[in-house]
Amino acid sequence: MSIGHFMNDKNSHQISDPVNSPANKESTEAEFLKTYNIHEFDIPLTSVDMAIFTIEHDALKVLLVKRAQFPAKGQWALPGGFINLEDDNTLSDTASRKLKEKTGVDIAHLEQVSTFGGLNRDPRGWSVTIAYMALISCKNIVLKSNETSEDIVWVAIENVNKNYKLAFDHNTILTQCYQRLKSKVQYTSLPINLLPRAFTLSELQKTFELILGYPIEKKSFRRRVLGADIIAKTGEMRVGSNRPAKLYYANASGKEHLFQRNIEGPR
Amino acid sequence: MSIGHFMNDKNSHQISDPVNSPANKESTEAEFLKTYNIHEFDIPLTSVDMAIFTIEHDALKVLLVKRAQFPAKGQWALPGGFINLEDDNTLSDTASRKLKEKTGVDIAHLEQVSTFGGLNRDPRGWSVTIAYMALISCKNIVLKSNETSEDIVWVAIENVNKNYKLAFDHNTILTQCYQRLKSKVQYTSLPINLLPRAFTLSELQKTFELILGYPIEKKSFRRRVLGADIIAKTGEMRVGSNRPAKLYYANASGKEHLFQRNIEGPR
DNA sequence: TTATGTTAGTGTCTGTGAGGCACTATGTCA
DNA sequence: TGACATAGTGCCTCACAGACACTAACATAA
Repeated sequence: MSIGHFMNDKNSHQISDPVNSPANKESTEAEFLKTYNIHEFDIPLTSVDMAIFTIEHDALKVLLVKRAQFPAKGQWALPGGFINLEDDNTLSDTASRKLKEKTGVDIAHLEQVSTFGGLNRDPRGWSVTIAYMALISCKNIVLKSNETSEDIVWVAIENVNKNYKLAFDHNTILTQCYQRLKSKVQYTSLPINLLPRAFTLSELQKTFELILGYPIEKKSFRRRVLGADIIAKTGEMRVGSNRPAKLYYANASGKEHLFQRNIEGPR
Repeated sequence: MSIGHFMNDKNSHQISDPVNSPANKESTEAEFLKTYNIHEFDIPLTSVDMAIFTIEHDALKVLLVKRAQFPAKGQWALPGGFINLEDDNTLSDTASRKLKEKTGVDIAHLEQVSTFGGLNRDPRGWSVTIAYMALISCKNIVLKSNETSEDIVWVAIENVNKNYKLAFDHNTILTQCYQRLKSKVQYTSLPINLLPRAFTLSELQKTFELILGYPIEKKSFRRRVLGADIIAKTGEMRVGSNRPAKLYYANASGKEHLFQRNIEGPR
């Protein structure tokens, strides 16, 4: 951790001795770049992992895959993979590509949560993974296994720890994504993205309650949502064995509206 | 972006043909790891950059360095650098090492903000940078140039765009860090970390106002801060040319207390 | 046809903490 | 000793949260 140490050849990505270095002729950026070779340096392995959430059968679920390849072959993990340096222009390209590969979904709420890096999180060595969280409706979704995953399933969030031991530090990653989701329920309209296009207010409230972990007062919830100009009536009704309910859809601002105050919960 | 494409040798980090591959004997993870060589793969260059904020002379300032080496030699940028795979155990180790190198500070509020990655953000090719934000008191700080920076200065946030053209995508990074700070002022006690250990309530309010960009009502502010069990009296007073003010210090929870409601601003 | 149950949706109360503003308190300095 | 400046308080309104009893509209069973 000394200041001198960080200038060794393998880490500085710079010429440490401007006089004796064979590359001391580099006086322009173009020349510097000509002799620069990334493969000469010790850099971490960098990947993208994601927690894809949905609501199914009145439960918050996350997508898990069973790894078909080394390392951690046969273990359950969050879907993810490496950046394709040719096809991906940004990190979110990588994330949405992964999402599409597993679920076929290409429009969804996709949010970068946090980046994890360290020496011991992957047996291949120092590695970095950028964690994303996706919220999708599971309606009409077909999960796709491929070369990298021999199995793929929706798992209720409270069953993950009980029945699935996740590879690498994916439990930590999932926990942080879940935390982000839980904290955002309190002050945004984000969970709307977990539902299909048309939904009733009761369904929306149920979704909020599932994530929050406690019941919300119906009147407060409706006042809050209806007063925010984030949803509009489709004009249709959901008919069941009771009084039919108005159907709504989220308008543009509804995808992530910020409320001025938090949901406070029961007194 | 096709599914097939991502399995090419250089990006999958896996053996694409389990039959004909020279490594098809890999039946255990240990064997897989023995033949795994990170330098064979196309992976992005990965670094850490940071926006170090402080309050000086009634202004919010950020630390900028003038780059002494290629690429972007001679240009202003956020301090940052590469992960030292030997000495850094996690990403935040890298961040705190950088903070210490430049400012000598080793305890501060340090927070990961966002990760930026793409093909075009660095002339060396596909690169990823993990952006951190640090909040420190500039009291008794000595800025240190070194091999990588020929100059290092505090710049008032509103002067950055006016007088400094930042290298790479550092303007975007700085903007996001600043946004994060601005949004956190509304519902946390975070700005407390920008002040020295002892401060008056007026100084704290001034700090909040500088970041928010508008004045806060004195009574509201004091009620909010005093009601939250986040600060305590030192017992000393700040004497000036007026009525002396009580000095306070932040207790543990004061470093990042979450308020239930946002500061709302003038009506 | 009517009673009952269930879910949809409303009226209206209290409570909390925000903003506003006039007030008092306590120091320095001319 | 009085003007001033900044510290700190008392008390008002307002917005929006929670609570809860109420009404509305359907299916179904008696």
